[in-house]
Amino acid sequence: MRISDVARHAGVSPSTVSYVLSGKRSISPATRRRVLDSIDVLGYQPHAGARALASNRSNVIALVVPLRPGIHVPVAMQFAVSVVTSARDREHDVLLLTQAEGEGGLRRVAGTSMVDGIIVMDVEVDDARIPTLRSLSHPSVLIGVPAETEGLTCVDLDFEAAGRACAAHLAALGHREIALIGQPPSVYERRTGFAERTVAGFRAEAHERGIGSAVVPCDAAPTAVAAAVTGLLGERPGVTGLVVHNEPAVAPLLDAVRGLGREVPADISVVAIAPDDVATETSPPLTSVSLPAEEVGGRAVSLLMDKLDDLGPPEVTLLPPRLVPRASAAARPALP
Amino acid sequence: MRISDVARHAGVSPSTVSYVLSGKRSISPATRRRVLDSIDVLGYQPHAGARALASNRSNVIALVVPLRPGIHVPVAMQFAVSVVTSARDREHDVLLLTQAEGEGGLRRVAGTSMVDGIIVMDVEVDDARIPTLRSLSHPSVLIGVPAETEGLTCVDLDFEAAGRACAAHLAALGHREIALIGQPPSVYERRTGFAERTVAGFRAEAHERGIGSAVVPCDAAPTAVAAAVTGLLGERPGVTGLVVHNEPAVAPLLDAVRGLGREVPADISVVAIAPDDVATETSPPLTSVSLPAEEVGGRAVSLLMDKLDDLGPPEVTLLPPRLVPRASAAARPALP
DNA sequence: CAGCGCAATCGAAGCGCTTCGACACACGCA
DNA sequence: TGCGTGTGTCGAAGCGCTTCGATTGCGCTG
Repeated sequence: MRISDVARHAGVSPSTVSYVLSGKRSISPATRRRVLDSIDVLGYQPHAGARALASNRSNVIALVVPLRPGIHVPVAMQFAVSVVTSARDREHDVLLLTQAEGEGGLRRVAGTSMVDGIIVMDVEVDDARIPTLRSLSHPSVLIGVPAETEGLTCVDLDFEAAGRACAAHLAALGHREIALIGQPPSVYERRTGFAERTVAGFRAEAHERGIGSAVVPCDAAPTAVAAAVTGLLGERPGVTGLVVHNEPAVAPLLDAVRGLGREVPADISVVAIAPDDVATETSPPLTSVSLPAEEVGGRAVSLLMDKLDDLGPPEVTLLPPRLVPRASAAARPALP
Repeated sequence: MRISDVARHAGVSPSTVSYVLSGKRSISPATRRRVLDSIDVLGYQPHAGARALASNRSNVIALVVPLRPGIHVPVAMQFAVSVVTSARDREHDVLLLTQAEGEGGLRRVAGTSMVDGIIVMDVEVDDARIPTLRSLSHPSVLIGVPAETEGLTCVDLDFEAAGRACAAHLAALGHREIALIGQPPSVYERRTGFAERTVAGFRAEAHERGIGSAVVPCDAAPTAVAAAVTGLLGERPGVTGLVVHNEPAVAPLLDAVRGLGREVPADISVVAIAPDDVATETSPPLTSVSLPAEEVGGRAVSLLMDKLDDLGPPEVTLLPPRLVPRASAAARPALP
């Protein structure tokens, strides 16, 4: 089943069929109809390789999903799924690369013209893949923001603003000493952009408002969370507000606080930075800044498509955080 | 940078370069060396589309990852990553399809010759995608086993044997009444193969050994787990052994048991069906049947490659379960 | 009413690779 | 010496599509 079969069936030339499909030249309505009908009747599907060869476009983008230690897989997959969905909306497919292949994988899929562009997730402040991406002639978009963004295209939630928003919310409720329960240590050690920026925003806002702040990295295991919370509240008994930026730690954290005989939010207020589903399925539902994975993934795809269309998109797109008050943060309790 | 550039540089014809690369005809060592050197010097990378067009092979396989309600995303990703890794070992890339595209997506990637074969995860007993897969001329492999396997190629852990092994282990320890804490109800409702087979094996083994058994589907939320455990042990006070086949429920389950004043394994023995990392990071480490995602994914890829090479692989490959005793299952306590 | 511009279509030339048959040459054997 | 047999290499013909220029026929305009 080739394009020439369709052409014969519709009584036109192959090029006409091609133009009907691509819309790159005007075709009379009558001809278009006949061609589309023939395509339908014959069940024609163009050969992807032939198309890629002739047009120099594969209609495939690469997505690098780094399943590194410390990352929360379900959230990473929310990003990935939204990239796939958005790509499909724009007639593109997604080739899955793992971090295991490293920079060589990027060079390979670009060099063989297997993909038209690349989306990279989980960007570190000084990411090893960036020089490679710069050296490629293929466009790319980073989900996450590195230290040096010149000439790159990045998109992410504005984690600094998110950290600020959480601190500000607690400050406005009257809390005078707050703490951030953060990502696992390994995430900071490899200097993942989003984690650092959250911490920076949180600290800066607390400082500007003249309230005390602490940051505690935290592994996901419930025992580790309990230890972190116990240690924190032991050392700093004045802490009445917690920000948690660590999805799997959310539930253990609530347990740990209660285990210490404190109520949420009566004694301790909690604000999360997490996807809405994580924040709403706890009891009480958490006041949170939502992590709009859907939107970030979609935006990454549109930015990449813009670059494919030779538009020059902005270097850094930061989505503003939205803090949704729910039931886990309240006014600071009166001093005992 | 084309194959003819390499040919010129090495002083041979393009076809010779092609044969060096594919190994499909014998080439003298001297010529091979020169060609490989030229490739190296020039940094030649063949154009994937051209290759696919000429050879009728894209060297890409499709992977359908269905992120449906109730599934445990980290485990699903273990499968996906092992598929990608194994595919790369065999010079193939992986195109990521989500369930959202449905059967149309399968027809599309096969019909456009975008992929050479398809791997489908999370197969249901009566899976809607199977008729489509049968109608395709492309080979496919299912991870999971449907009701009717004729003409298909399936691979999975032998969940029935796994269910049996858990029941047998507890029976051998003297337990007379045991229960399976299962997957979320939605997983059974859509009749996912692995969940049903585990239940069947568990029940059959218990029955054959003349001991009591119960099965409790269970959502992942800690409160749901606690409710399920409390309800179960309340209604059936004789239960002393639990099998848990639900990764996110593992930790909450241990908490719930302890919350009822029972010790693991002194009062209640627990056996998990879960990946090793889930089973070992609890306290105490769990006696478990491991879920060999790595091996299943790798096997799925080799089976697919066999089909691409026109070998006729077996219809159903079930990997035998391995039960590893750790610290969570012990002899049934003496009656009070 | 000649000439122009535009819309619609066609034909042919690639895109960069694989593969088939042909060929040249060396070797061993009769 | 002549012939078969292999081995290593080449040339050319596609694979199925896109795209560029050319061509046709039309309605208008000056």
